[in-house]
Amino acid sequence: MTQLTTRRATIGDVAALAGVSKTTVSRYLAGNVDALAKETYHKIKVAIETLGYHPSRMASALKSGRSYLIGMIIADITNPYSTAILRGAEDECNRCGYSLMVCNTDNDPEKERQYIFTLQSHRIDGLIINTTGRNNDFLRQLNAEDTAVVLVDREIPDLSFDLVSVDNQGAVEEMVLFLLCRGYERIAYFTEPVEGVSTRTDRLYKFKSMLNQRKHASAADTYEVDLSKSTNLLPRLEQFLESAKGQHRAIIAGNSVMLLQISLALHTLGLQVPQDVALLGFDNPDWAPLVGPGITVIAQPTYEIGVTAMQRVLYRLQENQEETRHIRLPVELIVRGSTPKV
Amino acid sequence: MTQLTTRRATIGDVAALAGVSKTTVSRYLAGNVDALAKETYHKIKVAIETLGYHPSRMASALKSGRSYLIGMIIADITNPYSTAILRGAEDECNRCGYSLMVCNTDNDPEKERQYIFTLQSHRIDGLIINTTGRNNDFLRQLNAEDTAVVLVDREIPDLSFDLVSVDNQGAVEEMVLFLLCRGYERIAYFTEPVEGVSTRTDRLYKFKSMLNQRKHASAADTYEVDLSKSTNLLPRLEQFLESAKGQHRAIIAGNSVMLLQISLALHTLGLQVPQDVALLGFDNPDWAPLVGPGITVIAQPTYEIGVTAMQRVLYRLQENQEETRHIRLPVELIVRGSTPKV
DNA sequence: TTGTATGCGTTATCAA
DNA sequence: TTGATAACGCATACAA
Repeated sequence: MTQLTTRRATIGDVAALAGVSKTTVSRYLAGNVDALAKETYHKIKVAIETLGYHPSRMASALKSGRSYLIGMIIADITNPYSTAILRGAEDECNRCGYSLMVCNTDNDPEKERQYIFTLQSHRIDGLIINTTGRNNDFLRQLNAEDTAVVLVDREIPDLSFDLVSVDNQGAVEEMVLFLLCRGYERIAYFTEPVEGVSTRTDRLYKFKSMLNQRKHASAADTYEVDLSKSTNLLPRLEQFLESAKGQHRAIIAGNSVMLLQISLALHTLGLQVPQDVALLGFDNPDWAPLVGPGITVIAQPTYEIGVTAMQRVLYRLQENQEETRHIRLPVELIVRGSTPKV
Repeated sequence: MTQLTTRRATIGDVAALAGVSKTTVSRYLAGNVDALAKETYHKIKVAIETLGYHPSRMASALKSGRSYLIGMIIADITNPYSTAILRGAEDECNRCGYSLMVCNTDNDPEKERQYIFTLQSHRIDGLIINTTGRNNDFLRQLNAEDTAVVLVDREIPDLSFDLVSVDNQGAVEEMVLFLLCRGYERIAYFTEPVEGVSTRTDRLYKFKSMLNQRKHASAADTYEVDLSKSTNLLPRLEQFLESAKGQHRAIIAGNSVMLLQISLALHTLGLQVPQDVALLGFDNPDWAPLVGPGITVIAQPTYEIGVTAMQRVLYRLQENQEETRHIRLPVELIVRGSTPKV
C-alpha cells in the first residue's frame, strides 16, 4: 500500500489521483485547455501539485520527436567574445522553452566531431556552431538530417547553413581608413592562423588588399602567429617594430586574444601605447578601457549575435524551408586613447 | 520497398541488417563485447557503419534511468571566474561520457528556480550549482531525489550537499596581513551585496573581524555596493578616499567584477594606482597584469574547481552514500605593482 | 553465445 | 469532452 522509496510521479499517477485517463492529463500538459471541462482541469491541477509531478522530457521526446534540446558548440569558451554570444543564445533559448547543451572544443576538430555525435545521440532539435572549420564533411551530414543548424561567426564554404556574423571586411576597412586618416604610416596586422577560419581569412584578405591597393606598406606587414606556443609572438612583434623604425606605427590585433597577448608583449618589451606604437583591436573586452590610455576597438554586437542565431534555429524548427540566409550585424568603432592623431 | 524520407536508423534496423536480434546489438553497444562471437561482432559493426546509426540517448535513458546529462547552473556566465569553472566542469564531464546543460541565472532566484524544474524534466543525473542562495527550499527537494548535487563556490546552510570552493577566510586573512605588513594604514573592503551569498559573507566577516581585532581601522571601511546601478559605486569610493585622506590607503575588491568597476571608477576620478591608493582583488582576470602597474590578486584555481566539482558529481553517481564533503582548494597570492611597500 | 518478451513515460490515433 | 490502445527506441530478465 504505502511505498517506501519515493518513486518519481508519472503521468499515470496523476491520472489515477485525478480520476481521469492519461490522455486527458496529456491534453492538460500540452496546454490544450479549451478542450477540458473546468472541473477536470481543476482535478488535474490539484493532482499535479499534490504529487509534485514534472513531466519527463525524455519520454515526451521519444514519442513526439521533439527533445527541446539545442546544442551549442563553441571553439573557445574562455574567450569573452564567445561567452557573450553564449549568453545571448542561452537567454533566447530559455525564453522559448528550450534547453542548451554547451560544448567547448578548444579549437580541436576531433573534439568537435565527438561533440557532434554526442549531440546527435541526444537528438537535439537544433545546433548553433562556432566551428573550428575542419569538420565540414561531418557537418554536411547534419545538413541532410532534420536538425536546424546555424553557424555563428565562422562560415563554411559550399554549405547551405544559415550564418550569423558581422561584416568583417567592412570592419577592417573602417579600421584601416581610420588609421590612415590619423596619419599612421605603417600598419601591421596580427592574427591567429587563418586556415579554415573564415573570419580570420576575411579580415586578413581585406587588410592585404587595402594596403596593396594604396601601395601604402609592404604586404609583409601581416603576421600569422600561433599563440599556443607563448614564445611565438615576441620575435614577430620586434621584427615589425624594427622594420618600421622611425615611422608612425600601428598594430591591428585580429581578435581579443591576440590583443591581450600583444598588450602583454609590449608591456614586456617596455614599450608604451600609443607613444611607441598605436594599437587597435577587434572585440571590446572589459579591460579595453583600462589598459594604458584605453584601447580603440571594433565592438561586435555579441549578445545580439547569440540571440539572433538562436532565433534563427527556432525559426527553422517551425518547418520553414526558406532559403539559407547570411545575417550580418553592424559593428561599432569605439575610439580610445591608443590611436591618437600623429 | 525503398523509403523516400531518410528516417533515422534504429537499433532494429541495425539488427535486421546484421541478421541478429536487437538484444545482441544492445550488447554490442553496451560494450559487452566479450560475450559476442567474432563474426557477430563484425556483422553488427558493419551494419552500424552502413546505416550511420547513432543510439538514441533518450530511449536509452527512458529505459535505464540514466540520461548522461549533467546540469550546471551558473549565477553569472559573463564572469570569467564562472567561465573558467565551466570549462573545467565541461572537460571532465565530456571525458566521462556525459553532456552538460548550461544555465545562466544572472543571479535571479526566479530564473534559478525555473532552471531547476527544467533540468529535472530532462532527468539530469547530476547538478553543479553556483547558487543565488535564495532557493534553498527548492534545492532541498532535489536532495530527496536521486540527483547528485554539488555546490560550487557558494554554500547553503543546513543542506547536505557536497561543496567545492576555496578557503575564503584564509584568503582574506592573507590579503589583510600582506597589506598591513606593507605598511598600509587604512584598508577598505568593497563587496557586492552579501546577503545569501556565503562566499561574500565569509570574506566580509573575516575582514571585519581582523580589523576589529587589531583595532586598526573603523569597521565602517566596508562597503556593500549593488553594481546593477552604475551610479552606486563612485560616491562610496570617494567617501572612503576622503575619510582616509593623508593616510596610506588600500582597497580590496571582493571579486573581479568589483575589481573592474573600481578600476574604471578610479580611472574616472583621475586617480593613480598605487600612488593614490593601493588595489588588491580576488580572482586573476586576464587583464590584471595590464592595468596600471599590474594588480595584485588572490588567484583561485578555477579550472580545478570545475573539474573537482564534476568528479564529485560523477562519484556520487556510483551510488556512493558517503558523508557530505566540503572540499577547499588552495588559493595563491600573486603580487604585482598595485601594492608596493609604503 | 543468442533471442523473446516486456516495460520505461509519454504522445497520437482512433473511437465513444 | 474523454478514454483505450498502440507506439516511440532502447535495456533487461529470463529462456534457450
